Amino acid sequence: MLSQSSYAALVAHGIKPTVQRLAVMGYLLEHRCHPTADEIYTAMSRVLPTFSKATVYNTLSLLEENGAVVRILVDERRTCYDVHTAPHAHFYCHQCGRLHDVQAGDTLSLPAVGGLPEGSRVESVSLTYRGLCPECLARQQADSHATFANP
Amino acid sequence: MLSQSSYAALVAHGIKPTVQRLAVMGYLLEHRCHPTADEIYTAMSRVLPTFSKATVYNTLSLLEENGAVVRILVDERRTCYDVHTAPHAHFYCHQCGRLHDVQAGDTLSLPAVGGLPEGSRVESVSLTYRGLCPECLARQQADSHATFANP
DNA sequence: GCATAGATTTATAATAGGTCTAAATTTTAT
DNA sequence: ATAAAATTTAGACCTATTATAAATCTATGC
Repeated sequence: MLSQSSYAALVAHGIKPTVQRLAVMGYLLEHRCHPTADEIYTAMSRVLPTFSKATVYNTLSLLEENGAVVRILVDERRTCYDVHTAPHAHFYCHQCGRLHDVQAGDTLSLPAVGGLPEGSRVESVSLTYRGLCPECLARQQADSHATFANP
Repeated sequence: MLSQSSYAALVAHGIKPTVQRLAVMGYLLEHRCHPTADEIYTAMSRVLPTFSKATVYNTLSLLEENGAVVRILVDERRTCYDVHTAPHAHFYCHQCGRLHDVQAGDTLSLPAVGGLPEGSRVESVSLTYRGLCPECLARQQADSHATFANP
């Protein structure tokens, strides 16, 4: 059933389905919390130890070129991937590094604001919020109290 | 006069001005087209060959932590820096890699749209457009014509 | 069914951007 | 002038990603 939808996703984007591509797509469909190439590679290695890192990168590039996946450059430490390709924003916690989806209303479908280079072709828009997530914010406040208490 | 404003910029952000920091800040003030750490390092090496890569990275981190500079993660190949810290958007051409400033109107000062994690603290917002700049768009169209003419 | 060409995957080497460390130098305070 | 603290330096190191070339798989014509 899952492999079925991986299959559908690949075919829908004109990508020839191979075992490896189905596995990568399947992983992305099951793990929608923006995995990295390395997370995918590690997970796949457990299942089929002959999977190669190069294949993961090749496949992710292929998926991205064909619009089956979106690349997210938010965290300087990581490049993340998302099968959720409809326009949406992200909230990035620079403490724990987690990346949350955010509904962006129509902000992202706004016709490009003035100031874009004259005659350019806009292909995508990304909107990212950065800050501290509730958990890290709470932890930080707790820590600063503790520091006051035990200097 | 330029070193004067580098000086002012550092002091304004509570950063102790050293020769190296003044040089990095000076470079950023003169080159507002989003240089990378490596570009800064190369340029500085020419002037003072004992400048170290580590110093460039240390200095850029320091400047960023103190809000004197903004880090831009748009191009998977590069991390760029910008002294233009007031909220503004960017247009990134994925062909030539150039990064243009874009006036974003009040989009960026919008109170965060619904859907942000409850109780989180937003510290910054970034809005990026991707696509082809006028030059690359024209070149691409010219190329495809050429291909048609001489297969 | 088999040979062959083309596509895909694999393993590994190479590259590049960035970080870490420890020593050297400079600055600051006394 | 001296000692402590901060900063810079050089270079080793790390990690993510890309490149390369061989091996394997797939599809197709015979």
